[in-house]
Amino acid sequence: MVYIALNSGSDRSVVLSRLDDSGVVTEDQVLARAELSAVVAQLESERPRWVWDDTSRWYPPLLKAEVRVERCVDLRLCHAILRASALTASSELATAAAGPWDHGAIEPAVAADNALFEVDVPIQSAREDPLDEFRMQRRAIESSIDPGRIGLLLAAESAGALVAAEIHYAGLPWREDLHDELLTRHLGPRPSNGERPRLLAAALERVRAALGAPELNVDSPTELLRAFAHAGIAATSTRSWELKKIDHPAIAPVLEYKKLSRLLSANGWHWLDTNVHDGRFRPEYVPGGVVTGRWASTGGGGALQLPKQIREAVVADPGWKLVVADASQLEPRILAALSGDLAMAEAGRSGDMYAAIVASGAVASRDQAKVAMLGAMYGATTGESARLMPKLTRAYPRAIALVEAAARAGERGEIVTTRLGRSSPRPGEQWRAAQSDAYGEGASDAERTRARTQARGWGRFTRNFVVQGSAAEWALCWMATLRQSLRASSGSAWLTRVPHLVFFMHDELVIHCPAEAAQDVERIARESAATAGRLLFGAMPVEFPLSVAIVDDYSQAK
DNA sequence: GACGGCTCCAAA
DNA sequence: AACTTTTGGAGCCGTC
Repeated sequence: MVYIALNSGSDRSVVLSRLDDSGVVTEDQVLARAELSAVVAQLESERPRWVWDDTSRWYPPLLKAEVRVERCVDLRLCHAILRASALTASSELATAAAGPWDHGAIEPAVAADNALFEVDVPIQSAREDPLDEFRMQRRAIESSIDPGRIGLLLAAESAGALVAAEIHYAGLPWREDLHDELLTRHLGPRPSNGERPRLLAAALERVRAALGAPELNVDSPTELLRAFAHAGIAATSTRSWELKKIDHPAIAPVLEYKKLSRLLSANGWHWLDTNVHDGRFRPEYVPGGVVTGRWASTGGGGALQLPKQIREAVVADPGWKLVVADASQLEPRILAALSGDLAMAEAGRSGDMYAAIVASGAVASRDQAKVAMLGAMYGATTGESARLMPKLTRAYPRAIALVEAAARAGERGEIVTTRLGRSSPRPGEQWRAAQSDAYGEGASDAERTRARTQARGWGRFTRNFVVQGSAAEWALCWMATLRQSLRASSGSAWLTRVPHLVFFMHDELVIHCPAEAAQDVERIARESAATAGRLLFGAMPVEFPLSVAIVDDYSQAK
């Protein structure tokens, strides 16, 4: 493997260092900043792994210069994993005191787009000594209990960072005119003066009339509850799902107002102005932004909460298609594979796992199967979900034992670890103090109860961590494989002229591609899902079927 | 006027 | 229909 590290030199230079497998420098080269993209493009033919402190600092300027890289080591992301992983717990990297690569020193992902206008690459390194850090990471991996697993995780995490930057660069095709039409249809025409749109104002007046409260501010939960009480409506909260249970003529207008108000404030004209430019919405993903390893999103776009309601504005360019691929029932399949529960794996070989669980006789209906599985993975304590747990435990003892063990570990304050080696954080100091206080002599019943509640809460977190985190690893492997496969099949044309990823949402990917390539892309997506399953679980007989839709607009997919 | 906590809702 | 997990953002409201 060829490694080439990039580091910001003094002033306006970049130091490029060739490294061997253990991080020993075999050759140094100092470049002017302006030369970097051309040199990277040329060296890319050697298929190196580019080693840099932070993909979100280095890669956007390269993409702007139309230079892609195949693979990298994102030292910041890898550090976070290695620091916490049970697989590298005894390494120097994990046992050293917190340094500049740990939390405190993390600066926000650079506002690369703004920086781009002035500079081609980062002027200052985020941290000292990327080469020292790289060597320390190599030692941690080599001395790991399972170098293959952790190595795969680090490669997938780094590939994910490349994907996130490429999606941001390419953007999701977005028809501003259709979005405006949709808003006008639901809310009325865009007001020019910051007034409430006409249909929203009308909904507000219907609420006020129905409750006999002409001055009511419906956006204030306190005021709304008071108005409900006046009108003889027994509501304890203003949540939509609570209100839906109440039969009263004022409820429908309230729900209507809330729906419209949400559309306006979350994805209205202001969102459109801020987040869509030149026909593209550019999601700002934060790889590794969630403790479990899922991505987070930031910047106001809300990429990972994109409502179904507005997806009709996501339209492929003329002559192009969107290939929408969704890993159906991902988390229960992950649980089956993780636990090696052969009975559950058998159900997981079916296209509809919940139906297969019913067919096996474990529960009576598909709804029950779904709610019971969710309960197992989240740690349900009440309701139908909790009542179904004994049935599920009888049918799938090994799978349930895995999540129960994860929950018990969390309750004891221990860490749990995903399939590829991402470990959960330890509970905070307050949690530990509450636990030990509860066992002390003078502990009150209230303290003991509180400690127990907190312990169960942390147990639900660790229970879910192993499943959600392993599912996130599957998604990373899927995405990385898909990206490589698309690259391999589409020659040397630039990213946005060939099939490319434009959106990701936990277990769903959207690829924008010329219409004639759509069938090939679908095949590649399915093959990549199968590859991801093998990467994580080897020969374990669980399948990860995709539902794939080839569509002109996103709302047509499911 | 800034800030933090709270409520509510969007996604998986 | 939710319960039970992880998130980000808008708006409200009390405090400084």
